[in-house]
Amino acid sequence: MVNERPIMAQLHLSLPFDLDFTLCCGQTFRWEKQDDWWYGTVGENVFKVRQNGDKLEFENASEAFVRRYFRFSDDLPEIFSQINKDKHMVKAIEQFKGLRILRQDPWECLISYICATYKNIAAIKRMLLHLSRKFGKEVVLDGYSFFTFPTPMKLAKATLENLRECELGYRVKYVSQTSKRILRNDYDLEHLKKATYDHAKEELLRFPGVGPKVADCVLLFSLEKLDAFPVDVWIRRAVLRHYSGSFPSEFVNTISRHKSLSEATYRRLNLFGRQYFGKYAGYAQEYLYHYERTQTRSRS
DNA sequence: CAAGTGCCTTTATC
DNA sequence: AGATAAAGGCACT
Repeated sequence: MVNERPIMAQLHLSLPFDLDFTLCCGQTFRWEKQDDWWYGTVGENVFKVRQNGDKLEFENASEAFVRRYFRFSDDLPEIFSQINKDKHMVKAIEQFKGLRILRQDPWECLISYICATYKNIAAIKRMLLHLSRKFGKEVVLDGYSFFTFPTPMKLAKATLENLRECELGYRVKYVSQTSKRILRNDYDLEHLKKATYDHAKEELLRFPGVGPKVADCVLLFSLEKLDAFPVDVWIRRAVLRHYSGSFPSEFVNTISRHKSLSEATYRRLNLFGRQYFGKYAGYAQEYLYHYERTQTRSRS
């Protein structure tokens, strides 16, 4: 790994892909744009990408890695044809066509979404940047410094005080306990890729700080469960605005009345998404999420 | 400009 | 079961 020259290459995109949508849609938190390149650390490596129409240029990563990370084997047109069940989804797809779900590292994804509870995206990014700077390893590309995501060992050994300095707040104990559990049992999150959705979700729910929403995000973004359908405040809003007809009015009233979702309510909305949109419900969720956020923003 | 609200929720407690 | 409160701290209004 000494003085190895970065590999510069490009690949031709035959299916829809939009790099900016994909990296800015809130599924991942540690990509940075410098000049017109996106820089990201994945695993031990930092690499950069930029899109030029139907060309994707990248440096310091193999083509196989890039294809895998951006899930280029996902047949987006086929996925669209499965999830465009109504005019809302048609609009969402029209607007954000090319947004892809990434294949993230399960460990980083787990900790990231434990941190993400009850925070906005900007704050989540800051927390994870702090964590990486403090507990990760520095890697340099083009003179810019980046940091790998901390290992379970690093976070398990960190004091609560050190973690607190990363603006984690009450999440400190969840991150610490989850890291310790992973380390102690030498727990391999990867094996959940082979498990069923239900089994993998059950397993994830046993980690401190992981509820149904966090579990669904980890399943969708890192464990190959494209049928996972995370329900957050935006999805709840989207359901209220566009899909309230699919539920009894008393249920709709209950959702609007309460600020947060009960477990039963979560289950119901989650089930709706998975049944209504089918095996690519996760893609539907991402498009809906992004659509709802931009709709609401431009309205105010 | 202060104070209130909201944030890709989970957990503890009643 | 089902409701409710508490838990950082920052940005936005």
